[in-house]
Amino acid sequence: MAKAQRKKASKKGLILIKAAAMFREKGFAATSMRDLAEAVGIEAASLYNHIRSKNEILEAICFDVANVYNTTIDAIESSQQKTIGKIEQLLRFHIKQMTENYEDVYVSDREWKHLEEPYLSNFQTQRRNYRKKFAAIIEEGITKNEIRKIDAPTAVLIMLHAISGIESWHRSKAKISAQELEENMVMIMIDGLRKQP
Amino acid sequence: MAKAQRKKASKKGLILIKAAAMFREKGFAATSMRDLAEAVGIEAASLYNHIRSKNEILEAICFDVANVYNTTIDAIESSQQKTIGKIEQLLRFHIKQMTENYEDVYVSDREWKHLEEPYLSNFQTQRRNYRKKFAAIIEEGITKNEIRKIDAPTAVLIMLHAISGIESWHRSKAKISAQELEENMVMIMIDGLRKQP
DNA sequence: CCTACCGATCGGTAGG
DNA sequence: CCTACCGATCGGTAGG
Repeated sequence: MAKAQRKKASKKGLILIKAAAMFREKGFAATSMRDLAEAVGIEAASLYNHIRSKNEILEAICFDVANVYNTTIDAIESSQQKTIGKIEQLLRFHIKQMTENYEDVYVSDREWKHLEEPYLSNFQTQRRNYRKKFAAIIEEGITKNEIRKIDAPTAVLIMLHAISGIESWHRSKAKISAQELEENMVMIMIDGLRKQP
Repeated sequence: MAKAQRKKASKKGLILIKAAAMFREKGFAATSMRDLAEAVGIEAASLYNHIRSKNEILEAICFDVANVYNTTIDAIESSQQKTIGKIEQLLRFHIKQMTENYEDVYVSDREWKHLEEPYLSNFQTQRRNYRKKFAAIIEEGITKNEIRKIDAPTAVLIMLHAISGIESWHRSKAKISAQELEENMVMIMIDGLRKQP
């Protein structure tokens, strides 16, 4: 059973799905519990039979995404392949997440500031660690002479944010397919814009 | 006189500067007029002697940035140089904006959703047109055989979002200088990660 | 899961 | 630029 289906199976799951869609569209702070309740089809007070607070919803969304990220990078990190292959795999993973798990990833990426302590610190630490692991893979590639001598943390920022740009593709009724999008992105990031002579 | 100084000269300018900083930090919806008033050093009610509404502040920030973008791309578009040079110039312009005019650019990029009509539609149109002009430059480069055969709109999204990633560099007490950052970004975007044999 | 309701806070105005 | 205040809306609870 796919994740979205598993979620929909319970009322709490439905609340999380609707919340992610609304947080993405209007932002966490601008989404009211009454808006959310209406989308779910119950009264605002009834939401609290399924969730403890508005912030708990955001926590569920953000940490779900963080867990998938961490699991994936650990698997790729320890896999036996060339560094450039690891990076390509990581890029393709992020692109897939963005096209298939759009609402959750977007919210986790843009609305995590509204988390409260201790969740805020926890999330920021996980984020920082993820980027460090990613940068370490790039450093490995530079050492092995597969990758240009660049500043690895900068390269990580570029790649992660470049992929988050798919947001606009997602909204714009795609003139190209998800597959074409993925191939274009990987090519641009790995080989650059300039045509080799 | 630099722009920030010109702004600070008037009370309204000071309000705009403080507002941009707070909208960036907490988001537009989560920033209250009382928070803002405190940062400016007056009572909340007194803000309204300088501005008409909370939304007017956001409009000022977003359209200021949009105007700078439009002026710049028109100048670059009509300049006499190779296409790859135009793109590099555009990249460097965006990177400079992000390092020198951080708060305004960030807010314009992430909080414009909270604009109200007719400003919302106006802003979205300007944004779309900007991207079209950028994509046209890339198409020109493909035709002239300077740039790889890629989907131009996708390349635009990648580049603009990659640059917005500087946000994290900005926050992280930069281990590398602004100049190094710029050179790294331009190199990665133009020539890619992979080292040529 | 609903009705009824709480205290807090919001953007903004009146009047000086 | 301030004091005083408005109606609306917020997240959340009590009690059934």
